[in-house]
Amino acid sequence: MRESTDLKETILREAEELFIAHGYAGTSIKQVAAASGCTSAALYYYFPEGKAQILREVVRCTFSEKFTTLIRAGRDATTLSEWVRAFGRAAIQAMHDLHRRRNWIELEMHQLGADEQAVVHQQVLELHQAIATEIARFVEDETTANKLAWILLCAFSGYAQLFHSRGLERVSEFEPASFVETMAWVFVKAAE
Amino acid sequence: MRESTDLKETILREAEELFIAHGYAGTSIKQVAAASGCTSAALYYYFPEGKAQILREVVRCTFSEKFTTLIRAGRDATTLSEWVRAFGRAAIQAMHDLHRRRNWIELEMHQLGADEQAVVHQQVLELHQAIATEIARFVEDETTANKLAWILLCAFSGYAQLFHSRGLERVSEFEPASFVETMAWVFVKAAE
DNA sequence: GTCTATAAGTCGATAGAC
DNA sequence: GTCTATCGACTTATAGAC
Repeated sequence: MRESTDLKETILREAEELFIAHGYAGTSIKQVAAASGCTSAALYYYFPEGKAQILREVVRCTFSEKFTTLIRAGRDATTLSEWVRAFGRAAIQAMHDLHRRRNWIELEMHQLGADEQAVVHQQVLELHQAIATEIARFVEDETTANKLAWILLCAFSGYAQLFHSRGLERVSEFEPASFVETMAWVFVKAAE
Repeated sequence: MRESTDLKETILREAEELFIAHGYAGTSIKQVAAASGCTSAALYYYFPEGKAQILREVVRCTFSEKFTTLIRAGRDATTLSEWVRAFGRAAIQAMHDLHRRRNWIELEMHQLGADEQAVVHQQVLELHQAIATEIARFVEDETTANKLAWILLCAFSGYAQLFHSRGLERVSEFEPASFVETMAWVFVKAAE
């Protein structure tokens, strides 16, 4: 494999897949190398600090994505309920992959330095702020918008966690569409 | 350490702590043995099938706890909002430890057999059913109670995930009490 | 830049003494 | 029941050839 082009990116991509599937400790350098089509020695050319450096860079890549654009799904909504429905549909679609890529990081977070933890926190706070800004036009004051934004974020995170990560979707009848509709129904009342 | 009394239980307790802290793959048999005050060889006396058997028994122990009693916190409530508030306060208190003990299992679930996965799913479904039964007296029909119970469960799971697991409580101003109050406020409207 | 080969250490697990 | 001692496989990481 003397192509040299972008082996580094291949390594990061394959490492992420393996970390998602088996966790950080459960993934060996050789597995990453094999999946990337090189040897473990080649890997040390791009990541001189070894496995820990790969972890750090994977975390940075995962969170550098601008998923905040998701928020704009409800831009044409005229009521809070409509906004929740539009956001919910977009979020449910995107969340399976998003949550899959983010979930393992929680468990590995204590292995990360303060810098990487801050990156993760910052992303969540940005997402919350974006939601709060969007729904501010439907409620009476900013404080309420902030609180409702947290409720929305918690509920959608919780749904993704229970139904996607824990695989509950295979044993329960509560569909994504039903979840979104119920959320919209609850928020139609809250906005009155 | 020739006490013999309940080394097996000590091993399970220490193994759970280590699994929570470092994951299954990140914990070695020797670490478990050292934490339990014995050698790895002694460990095989109690768990002839080795590390995998310890994982299985830890999962069973974690989920055998009857946390469903939590649900009864709102037994004296006269409105849905009151019930949510009472449940919320009890849940927030219990959830930090509960979530800590359960979260790592999600990531290790694919390492478990179908039996252990079913145990986890069953526990979540039971909790949902218990909530739905409790709040049925505040809403018009059973279907609505079921849906609202899922919303409640998702929201509280999501809060625990974001604020406890991800350590967001250290960087955000959204207090548990504030979360519970907002939930109660949202549900006061939904029940009208 | 990427390889082969290997050092140095840890892993899960077992045998046999007491 | 619990120990010491050890096995073979696998780990991270490095040295040096090409």
